Amino acid sequence: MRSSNFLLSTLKETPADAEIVSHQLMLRAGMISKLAAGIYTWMPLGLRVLRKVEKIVREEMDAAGAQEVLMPATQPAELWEESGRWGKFGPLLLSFTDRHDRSFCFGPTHEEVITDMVRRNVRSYRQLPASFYQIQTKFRDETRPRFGVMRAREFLMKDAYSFHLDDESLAATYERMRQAYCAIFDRTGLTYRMVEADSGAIGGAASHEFHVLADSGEDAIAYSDASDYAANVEKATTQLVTAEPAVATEAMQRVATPGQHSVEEVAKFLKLPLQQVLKTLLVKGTDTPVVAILLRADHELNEVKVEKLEQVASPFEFANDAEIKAAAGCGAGSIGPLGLDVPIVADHAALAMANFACGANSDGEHLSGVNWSRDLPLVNGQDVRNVVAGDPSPDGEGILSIVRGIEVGHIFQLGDTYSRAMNATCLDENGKDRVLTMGCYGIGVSRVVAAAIEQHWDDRGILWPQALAPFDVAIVPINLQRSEQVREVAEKLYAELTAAGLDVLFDDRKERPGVMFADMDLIGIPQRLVIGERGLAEGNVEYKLRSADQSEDIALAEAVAKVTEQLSK
RNA sequence: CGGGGCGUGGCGCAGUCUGGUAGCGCACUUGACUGGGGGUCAAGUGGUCAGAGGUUCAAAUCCUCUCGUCCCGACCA
Repeated sequence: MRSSNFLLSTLKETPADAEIVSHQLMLRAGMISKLAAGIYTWMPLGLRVLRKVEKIVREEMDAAGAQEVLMPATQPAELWEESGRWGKFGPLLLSFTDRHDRSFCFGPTHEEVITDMVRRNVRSYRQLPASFYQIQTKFRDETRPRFGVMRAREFLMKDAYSFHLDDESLAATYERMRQAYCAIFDRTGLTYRMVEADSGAIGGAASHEFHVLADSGEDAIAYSDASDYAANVEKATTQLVTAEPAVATEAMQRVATPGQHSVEEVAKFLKLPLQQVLKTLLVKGTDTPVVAILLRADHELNEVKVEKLEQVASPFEFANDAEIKAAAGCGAGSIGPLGLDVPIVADHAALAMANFACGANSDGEHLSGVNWSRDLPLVNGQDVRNVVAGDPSPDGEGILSIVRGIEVGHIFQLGDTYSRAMNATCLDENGKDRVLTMGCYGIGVSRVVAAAIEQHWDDRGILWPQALAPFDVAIVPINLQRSEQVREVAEKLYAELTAAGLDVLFDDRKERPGVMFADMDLIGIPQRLVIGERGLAEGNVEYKLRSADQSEDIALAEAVAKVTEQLSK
């Protein structure tokens, strides 16, 4: 590709509304162009990268035995009413009506459509198991799209669905997909981690997420330094404390804590470490207005875990000030478990505390020297907190660390949630109708592009991993317009590299060298050949890796070999 | 959906408080010089100041409403 015939729409300055580095660089490099909030055009440069991701995904999906399909982006409401999700998906669904006043939505996902396709076309167990995938544009009307294509409303996704007669078959395909996902992310060249995930509202048995590790990631991942254990913090557990609490050595007393509300303030005021303070949170309950959750003050409530408790209302919601006042008779800063007449849930770690401080259910007062059994009845321990760095790994091997990750893939064993609701059945060996069981497997293709940049950039621009780069190599001629020799050599190299099957960007614009260098660095092409009269006099061209600090002079005759060799690494 | 910010040429911004000829840098066009890390000089192109309504002799500026957009939170296979 000649740059004179390729839209290089680079910017020197960072657009003001781009917050994270991938968004900034995608705009500056001219990869994407915003049309509306969360809706972007992929310009020629960006599309090249998107296609590289697609290619890897497609090849590995095919290798895993999945069949490619292309489903409609427009889906009839009836299908969603059948699965019960028309109302449930709510405002996330972009819906509209046609001229006959029939309701449709722009598909945010395709369980309904694929299940419908399968129930119409798959009739015998002999056709199972079967997996189908597509790479297609989805639309989710997020209330707050942000970070460019990282969390866009319209985005490109690979979604795959598998159908089975029984759970064993599902588990086998799930495992095969898991391996395919590892192969895909290995090939992208990104640093990633597979983690156990919460399967969310969608339910189902097993679920794993694939995260590209980056500080800007929206998810927190806990992993063991000594074993394979890794889980989304939403789900991560630690070894539960089962030891008896330490011996009560202090007498309980009521202390005045005027104006001290947060646990940090109370701990500081009472000159106690945070670990000696008990935090009492009131949340909405199922059968009672509120439920009290007890945590060690340095721990954080895990809403996903709490919501699964019977006593706790789903969806999870904190009690409001009026409800707190009604239940505890004080403000949120002074709640404590003693004398509190609501169901109490205590985190394991909270039960291990001794001689601790907590609220006295009276504004401006706390209790200190409190102990379980002696001062308040022991309750059953629950796991309701987020793990923190330093917690022991739940498998007993090593301790947990926490890193940030960008969720780029998610695989589920769905079970029969959709197939049952939509009556997707198949005849088994005995000629009996059986409800199918399903798996689903997603990859945020456009998000992978942004995630790659989050992980690979420097102050000059993007540093594409080889497998995702829009071009393999850039040819930068110095004085192309004036030097016949430079032109000849550059053209020849361009022809040879192209003939070798490489994606070559030949910068034949009438630009100064500095401009070309800056642009090539910004758009992140991994290899660069500079052709100038100065080097040619010695029979050399200049070779530089985008990731390297220094360039090197190499013989012109070796240039093609040098570039292709690097590519095969 | 709650709270906050911002809408002035393609991008980044000043001007708004205190109403009076719409500006700066970058980009873009042309020419000259230049020619290995976003060069210099000169001459240019491009804006109904988000939109509507109002106040006023006069509105980018003051008032009202609407829209867009970004951030925080909530939400989110």
